[in-house]
Amino acid sequence: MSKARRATMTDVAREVGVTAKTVSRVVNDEGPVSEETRARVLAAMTRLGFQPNLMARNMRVGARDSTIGLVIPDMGNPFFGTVASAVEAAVRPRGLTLIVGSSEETPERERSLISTFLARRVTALLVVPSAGGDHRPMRTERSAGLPLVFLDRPANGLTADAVVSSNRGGARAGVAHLVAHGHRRVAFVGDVPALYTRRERFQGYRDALAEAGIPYDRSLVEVGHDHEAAAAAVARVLAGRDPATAVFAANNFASTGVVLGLASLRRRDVALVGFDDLPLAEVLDPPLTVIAQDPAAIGRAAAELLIARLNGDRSRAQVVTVPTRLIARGSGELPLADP
Amino acid sequence: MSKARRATMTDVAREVGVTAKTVSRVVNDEGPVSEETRARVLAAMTRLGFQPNLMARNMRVGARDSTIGLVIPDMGNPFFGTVASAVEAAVRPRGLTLIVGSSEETPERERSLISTFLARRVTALLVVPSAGGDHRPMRTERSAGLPLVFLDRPANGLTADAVVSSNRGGARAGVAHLVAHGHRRVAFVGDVPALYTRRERFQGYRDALAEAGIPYDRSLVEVGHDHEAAAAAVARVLAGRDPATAVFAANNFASTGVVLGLASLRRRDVALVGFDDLPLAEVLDPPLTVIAQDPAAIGRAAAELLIARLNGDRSRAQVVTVPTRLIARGSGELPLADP
DNA sequence: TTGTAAGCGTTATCAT
DNA sequence: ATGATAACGCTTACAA
Repeated sequence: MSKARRATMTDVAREVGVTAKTVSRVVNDEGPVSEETRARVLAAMTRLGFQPNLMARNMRVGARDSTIGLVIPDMGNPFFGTVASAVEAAVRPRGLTLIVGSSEETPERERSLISTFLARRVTALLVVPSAGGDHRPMRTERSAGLPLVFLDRPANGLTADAVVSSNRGGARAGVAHLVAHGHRRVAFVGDVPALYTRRERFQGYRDALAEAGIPYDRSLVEVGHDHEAAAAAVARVLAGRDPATAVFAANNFASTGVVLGLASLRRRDVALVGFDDLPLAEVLDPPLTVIAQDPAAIGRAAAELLIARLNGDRSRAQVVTVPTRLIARGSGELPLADP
Repeated sequence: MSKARRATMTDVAREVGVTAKTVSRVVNDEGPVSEETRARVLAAMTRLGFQPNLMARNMRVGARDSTIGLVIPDMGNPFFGTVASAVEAAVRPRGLTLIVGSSEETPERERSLISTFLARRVTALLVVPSAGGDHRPMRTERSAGLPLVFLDRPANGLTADAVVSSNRGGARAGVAHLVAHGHRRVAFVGDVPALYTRRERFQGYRDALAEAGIPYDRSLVEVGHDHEAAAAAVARVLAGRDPATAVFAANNFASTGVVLGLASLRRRDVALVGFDDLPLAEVLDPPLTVIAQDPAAIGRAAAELLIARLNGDRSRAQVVTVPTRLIARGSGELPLADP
């Protein structure tokens, strides 16, 4: 069973006894076509299972096709999923289709995906840059007029539109909240230092400590990029002879991991503030206090920026910061236990 | 600032003083090119910011391009995110790029996405069918040799490869588990009845009741498609004069909603088994007993099926069922309280 | 109402 | 080692 060649316009035309151009007219509802030919063409189209080849069309028309590409680091993280959904919802009414690829947080995969999208001549490109990537090569695209928006993290080595959370301010507020409840030994569990969001949130952590006159202690800073690592990290910061009494978890995976870690240590006395909200936050014991991000707002803002660019906005690149919000639920208000 | 036209091979060729074909040779590392020309071409390419136009290439070569399309109903649901990640990981080593679009669980969006992918001549298509969709039109694609695999739910009106969870058996095991702990008033909180997975899991629920000789009671069956709805649903089944003493939640959103609902009712005595695992299941109070699915295995199985088809496997369509696993953590083992 | 010719950016084929 | 020409499937511009 040889792989059947896909029917083309010419095939349909031959079948009906007309020219490709006539079929084209029917397909695009353009120009005058007699009712009879139209009917016969349509019949032949279904008979042959004809699907217009969009690549050929776009090439001829010169138009970029109506898809916009989005590169995210991880499909399994609901944060990025929600961002993607919001972008989708915002661009769809404009007749644009969102297609998403995952870079798995590696610069190499990211480059390759961006190439794929560019080579397919997407209408616009949205990128959540992975740590260590270099976006200078995309300068060309930008000056060629390709709308380009960076999400959650700004571009590296390139001035371009970006939408980010209020990472530093949010983290500072979260840590200050813990300090306000008497804690002076506050651990930081976050991503690898190479990550923009982790750097910003870490700065916020240090801001809050500095404001409170609390000396910075390196041994309270841990990397917890997934649940297991974060659970192990929290065990370490609670183990020393001058242990942490509170923890700031710098992202949703870290929060989950810390919660799991505290539970397995049967520690209910450790205060915790997490960055990014969790669906089950309020039923945890104690309920989880968080610095909530607004992933949907991030997606919407990025889509707006992008659409403005598509509509010819040539103003200079701007960085939109989406505010975060402290939601006190219990875990962040645990007081410092008297020793 | 007029939109700069993107550089083409001919542009590069002219710049260097050679033919497009020579540039093509350099780009594709194909055929003999003198070291000197190669260098000059490469230089011109970067200078002009040349990016080969994949659409043109694919058109000429006639090959489908090396992307595979995946349609999922919801980007924000980690279940589908994990499935997508697994597919990505499995196809990448084959040099294939996964692009994902979201149908938002509507047949119309699904059709439109599939068209987009087909018109772009993806190498293969993976679809999580949304409720109410009709896949008969895709018969043509299938017989044209386009690898086509359905995920999580089988196609409607079309015999095609599919990978699904052991929905009915898993649900039956979960409900039987509750029954084994003395419960005879077991509520079912799930998706809308139109959904395949909900129908299957509902059948499993009824199987378990029938085996135990427990009469089916319609008033214990509720729809909870999101957290709020599920929380409201659980309140209803606990309210009547012959209330439920146990709940089976038929998906991860329903589980979360039921947990939230029980918490706000301050009910810790209601037994609960959820379909699909949650990251925080074990720290809930009581820890959540689940019928765990294996989304990664589903993604991998789909990718394997797809790759086999790409390699010319023309055997008849098969449906792969991925087993589920009961994980007892506490909530499902709460005994029936003596009245 | 329909057709013809040319061309979008590539590459296959056959020359040179 | 390089080039000329045609072709992929479609649409534009102009004829018939």
